[in-house]
Amino acid sequence: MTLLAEAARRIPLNRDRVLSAAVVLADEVGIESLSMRRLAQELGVVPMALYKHVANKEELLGGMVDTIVGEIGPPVPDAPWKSAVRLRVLSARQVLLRHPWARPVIETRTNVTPAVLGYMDGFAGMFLTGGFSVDLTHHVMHAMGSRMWGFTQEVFDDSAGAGNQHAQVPADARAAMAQQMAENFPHLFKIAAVAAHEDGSVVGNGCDDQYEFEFALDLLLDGFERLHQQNWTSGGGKGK
Amino acid sequence: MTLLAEAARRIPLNRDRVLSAAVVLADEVGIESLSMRRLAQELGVVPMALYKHVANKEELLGGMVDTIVGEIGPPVPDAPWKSAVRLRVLSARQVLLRHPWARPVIETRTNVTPAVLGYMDGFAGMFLTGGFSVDLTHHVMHAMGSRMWGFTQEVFDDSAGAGNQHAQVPADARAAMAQQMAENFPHLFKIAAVAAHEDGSVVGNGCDDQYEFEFALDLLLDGFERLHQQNWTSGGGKGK
DNA sequence: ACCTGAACACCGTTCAAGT
DNA sequence: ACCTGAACACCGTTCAAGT
Repeated sequence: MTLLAEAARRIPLNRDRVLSAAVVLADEVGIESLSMRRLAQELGVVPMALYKHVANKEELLGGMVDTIVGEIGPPVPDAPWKSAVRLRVLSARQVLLRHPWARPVIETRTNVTPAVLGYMDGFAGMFLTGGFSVDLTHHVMHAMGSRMWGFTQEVFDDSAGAGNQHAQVPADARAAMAQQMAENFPHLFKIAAVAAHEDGSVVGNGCDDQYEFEFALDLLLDGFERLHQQNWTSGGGKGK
Repeated sequence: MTLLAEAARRIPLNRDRVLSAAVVLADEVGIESLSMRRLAQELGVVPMALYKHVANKEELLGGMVDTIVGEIGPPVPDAPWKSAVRLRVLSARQVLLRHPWARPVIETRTNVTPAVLGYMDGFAGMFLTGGFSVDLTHHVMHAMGSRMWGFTQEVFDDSAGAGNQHAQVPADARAAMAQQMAENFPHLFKIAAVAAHEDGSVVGNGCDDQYEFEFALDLLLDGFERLHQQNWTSGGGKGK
């Protein structure tokens, strides 16, 4: 690591090198461990050197998002709006899955960069060229929300949750937990039980994230399609 | 403030007092300024005293979420599932609007507490008692995502965005910005223009957050209803 | 003019010394 | 046994002193 840092030291720092190093570091150690100081160390540079290429940490995070937005492929041309949107969302999802830190960062971003605006503009463009009214496109963009980036706000968070502990927890304790669950949260228990059964395994959460994502995505897209065909307008309920 | 802290000093600290003080503090100064040290100071107590009632900051945040989950009213009894869900979401939304810090905290929470599980269980219960299959309820819960808590993941983030700056930016600079926007992000520009027109004002972002939220919510609920009436099942695409 | 070490004003949390 | 001051190992960022 010090050798690599030493070698990297020779070629001069620039914004791109800072940003891609930050992306790699966040991929490796997680966003909570990404600090200016640690990033500088990884680049074989004094912390203050970073501030020549990035105003502060906020701007660093914004630049990191820009970097991975660049990884999302361009929209497929000449496709009907529905499949165009679907493909673009799913390709964004692939990128976001490669960079798990991006979800919380995008969610908390406050200054939208041109690259992000460009992605959103292209997104709106797919609906507009698909014949959607500007009005409907507006609301549809809001309804997409974070799903535009290929992620859902998971409230269960199966990844870090009970699933991982299962391996270590002894069987009898697990049974006790299950009974507690059944007593206190009967509805969730039912759902979990059926999901686990469908999954064919006893351990694990029984949720196929990709399936859940596409379920919700298609539900929305079908809804959009229906409104579009009905020439829906926002009517008088809105504004003053 | 010191007087108040002095007075509060007498009555002994307990978990509830710590948690509600944290909620009030986060409401006032924002979540990014909520530190263990500052919270202790506000309570007229040495920082280490907090650790008697809360294991660490993570647990503090979890407890804060529990506190405001308690502010969400109980589900209305004997209502059809659709309006029951709708009302509960909108009442959760009112609570979350009072505590803006809660959104990012809920989003990044990793250990789900019993109170949160209880809320989710009640939520699932509305669909199940409404006649939904366990299978459909499962996927519907995922599709709800953070909308269960009454918030959407906004990607625009109008609140802190360009809207607030408008007041200070001179008219000619604003016109230049608008032209830049029209050139670089034509689709977004169209949407913003129509929204501003509907809003009846030139400044402002022209987005009625409540309208946007309900638009997406109703789109989902209508989709759920349709699937339910069709006796939808997840079929063979899922699991192995 | 550029670079950078030391310093500032914070964090969350541990731990040993006090009562 | 309980409480707490000092300390530890960090932060992001400012700023003045060095080249």
